Amino acid sequence: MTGASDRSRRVTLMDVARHAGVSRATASLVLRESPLVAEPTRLKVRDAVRELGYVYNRGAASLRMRRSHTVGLVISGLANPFFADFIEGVERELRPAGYVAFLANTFDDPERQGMLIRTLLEHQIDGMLIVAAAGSSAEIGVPPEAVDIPYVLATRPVPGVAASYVGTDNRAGARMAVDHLLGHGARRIAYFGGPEDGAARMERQAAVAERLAESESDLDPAWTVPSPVSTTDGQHVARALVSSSAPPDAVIAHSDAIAFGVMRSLRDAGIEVGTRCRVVGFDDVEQARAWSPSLTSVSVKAATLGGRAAQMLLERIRAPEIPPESLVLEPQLVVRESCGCGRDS
Amino acid sequence: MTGASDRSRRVTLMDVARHAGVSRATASLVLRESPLVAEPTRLKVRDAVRELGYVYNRGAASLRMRRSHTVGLVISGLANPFFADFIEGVERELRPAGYVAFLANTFDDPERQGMLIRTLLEHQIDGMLIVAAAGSSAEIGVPPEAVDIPYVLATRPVPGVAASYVGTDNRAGARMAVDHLLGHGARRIAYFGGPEDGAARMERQAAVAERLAESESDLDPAWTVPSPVSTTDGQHVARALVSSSAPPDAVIAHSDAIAFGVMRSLRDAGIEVGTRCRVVGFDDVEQARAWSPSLTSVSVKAATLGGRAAQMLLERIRAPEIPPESLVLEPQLVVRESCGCGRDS
DNA sequence: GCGCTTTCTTAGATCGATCTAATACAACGC
DNA sequence: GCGTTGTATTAGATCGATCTAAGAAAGCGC
Repeated sequence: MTGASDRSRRVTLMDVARHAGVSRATASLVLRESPLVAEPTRLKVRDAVRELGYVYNRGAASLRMRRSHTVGLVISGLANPFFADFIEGVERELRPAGYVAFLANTFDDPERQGMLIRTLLEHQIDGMLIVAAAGSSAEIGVPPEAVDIPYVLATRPVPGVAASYVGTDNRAGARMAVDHLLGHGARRIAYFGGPEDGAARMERQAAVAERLAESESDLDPAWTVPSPVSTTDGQHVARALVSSSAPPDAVIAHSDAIAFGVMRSLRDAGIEVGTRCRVVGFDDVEQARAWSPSLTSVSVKAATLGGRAAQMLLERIRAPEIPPESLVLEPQLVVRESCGCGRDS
Repeated sequence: MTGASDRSRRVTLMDVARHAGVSRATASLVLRESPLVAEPTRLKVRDAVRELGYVYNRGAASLRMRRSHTVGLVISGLANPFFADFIEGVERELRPAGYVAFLANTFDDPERQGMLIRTLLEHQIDGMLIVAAAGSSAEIGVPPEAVDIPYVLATRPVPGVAASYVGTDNRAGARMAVDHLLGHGARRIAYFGGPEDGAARMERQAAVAERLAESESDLDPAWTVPSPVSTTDGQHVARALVSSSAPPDAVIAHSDAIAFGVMRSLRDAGIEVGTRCRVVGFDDVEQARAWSPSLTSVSVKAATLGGRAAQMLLERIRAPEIPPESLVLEPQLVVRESCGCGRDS
């Protein structure tokens, strides 16, 4: 009697209204906490909802309301632990605002990204948070005029796209890393990994080269090898480069995930990390602290970044007419063991 | 003229039909590749779709169809790298079937899990894939009669719930780990971490105790400390236990994430991993191979597991009447350095 | 009792698709 | 020419909510 149970048709607002002895419209008002409804009526409806086990049909509602309370979350590669934190930050903002996220993983493939975005659009999302696949051209995979919902780019800027953006100051982060390594006496500094045509990688590399030039050194092009962002890839890249006759005495890795792989390859080659070769990563993921040696990393506070990106998106959904804005967070160098601190200083 | 552009109202199927000079119904048939439509008509409609930049409205469609092509993906803790692989496996199955996933992260909190599931249900998902929060009672957070859609439990069995389940043979995995450690001469074996009332943890712990009993040893209750599944937590748990007068000579960690933290604490306490204390993890995440020393781990092939779970869910969505089934995958011990192999054998 | 607010409720149109049942139009056999 | 069959198309109802505009009820002043 009381439970919803197994009737084939779902319980609808109409059923609730009938059961409470009011109209559909009134029942609807109660659900939306409208102040227009008198207290006794409100209670009757609430009871009916409970007794019938009614479940609100957001799909039907958003058809009318033109708002699905749904956003797309397009990520370049979930395997990177950075995104675990990032997504947590995003969710923490979305949830209280009544939004849920569709997750889409592009594996850093712009074509796949286009497909996924098209699918998300069909699901009537209200907005998108995009960590663009490396090599995304101006269209982020779909013709820009087709995307008539607000979106925010995170972490990876896409050249030529005038959308809102939240990211880190890559140049500043890279300079910090180089400065610190130079302070340790390192001179032969390499930049390992990162997607081939990723904007973040290019910015950081340029900053590294620039800083090295200032101290009359330079960045050997052979030491700037792109790679996908994973530990395994970091291991491969480093293995090839480290066995050369004159290996680098310091490595800046494009991400912590890559740095982990790099450190492993160094160890395998018999090169002690922190003394013969110093390593600095990017992202400051959770495991950086626990690794042996613990990883010095340029922290970009993934959760904060995700949170701010989500805030910005919600803002734009509320007021789409505001012009795109950019937010560049200042990174911070978290000094641990892999750079040599606590060993030689 | 040709582009969709910025008209305030979205382009609808009605517009497409008008533009192509056919009826709404016909246009709909074309979109769904119905063989009923004559070739010339089909082409006219296709052109109209392209010219107007029409985007299919799945929300409207599913209202009528009673199928949203959407599933919920409820995860206990994204921070665990295990789930990166798991989700990749899930997505790889869902995508080609035309499904997208809503992501929800419960932080291992049954109450939050209930809230999230209710929200997902409101969004008219067709099914759910749940990695239950530890301590989920029989209701997985919502009254079971309210959940009238198929769902599949993954990794964590929930006692008392007769739903489909995909997981690993925890007992077998635990026995493998113990066997291997015993073979190395370890006698004082601990089981560290895992959520307090998690079924997986209990199963494994029981198996460890059982196996130890067989070899006339036993599992010291003080050495079976629960903890959340993260590297930081693993570090904390181990720090406390390892500084005792008679520390264990081997540790089985509930997950690789925890094992990483444990190894760090061992190192900090001056205990060499692989000789004075051997460590085995669970999950075989990507970083296990690269860690120093590399982590011996009971592999549960997260991506495979996710994929199978997704397959099972899709199957149940297609045919909800089939009785719940269980799939228990056999784990595999991936031997690396942390157990002492390559050092003393 | 009448008009005028104020407060509460509701009928009916609407969002954008699908689905059913009906229809228009050939072609065909006889 | 008539019924039959088959192919291609469509009008109109429908899914389950919201929203507008209008109606009913109650309170109040005089």
